Amino acid sequence: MQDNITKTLKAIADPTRREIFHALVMAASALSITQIAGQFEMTRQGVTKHIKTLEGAGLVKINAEGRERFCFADAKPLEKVNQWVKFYESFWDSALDDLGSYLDQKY
Amino acid sequence: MQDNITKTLKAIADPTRREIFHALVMAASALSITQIAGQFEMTRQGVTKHIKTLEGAGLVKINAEGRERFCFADAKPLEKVNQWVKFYESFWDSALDDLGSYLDQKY
DNA sequence: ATAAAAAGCAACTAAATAGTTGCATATTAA
DNA sequence: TTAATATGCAACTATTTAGTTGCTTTTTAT
Repeated sequence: MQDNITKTLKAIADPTRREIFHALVMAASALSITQIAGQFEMTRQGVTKHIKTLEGAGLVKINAEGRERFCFADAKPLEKVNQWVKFYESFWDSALDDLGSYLDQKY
Repeated sequence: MQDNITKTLKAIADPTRREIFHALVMAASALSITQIAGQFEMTRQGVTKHIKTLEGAGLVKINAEGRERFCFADAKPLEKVNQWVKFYESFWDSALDDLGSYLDQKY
């Protein structure tokens, strides 16, 4: 696909993938594909695709054990997202103020 | 589209839109569509589409003035993204440790 | 009054994405 | 050893997305 943060953002931009990720973070132990898929209404293959996307973004690690593949969440890639967002933190409440003062000054 | 945070994440998942947003945040004043488009290699209409997506996510506000439309960045929707990411902050360095201890215990 | 500039709208293409179905393979259990 | 379970792979469809071209409308400048 593309650079890391883009991959990460695309991965978490999908609600189903955020749910899968959340389930894995919260799980007491690693979950197999089938266990994860059981929590969703879509087919196992559909879930597998989402897991692959998450894995591609580094948000999920997989450990094969016999015929099963156990999935872990790895939140580390979110650190980059956090950094990206943090950069704009100081602008969170200023934009509309800017518009306000801009309009004040103009009219 | 969908719920707010999904819209926001989808908006910032595109590198071009992140660039546009960044340019607007950094700009000393509001920028017209043409001014923004001038900074990119794609057509003005292409840029317009991205701006509309950003606007739909609330990340850009537009103020019409004569034949021009001046664009502002509004970082506020990023607050929700920040909250979402922050929730997983405590897991940032634990995932691979978990895998490690899991493997230790297993083999 | 005419021309240039800023922008919108609509139709189109190409590529990516979400999801499906069907089948094959490997592992485990009876 | 036969059957069930867990998964992967491939092909396919439908939708969304990124981007284009061409044309129209509105506003400003000459």
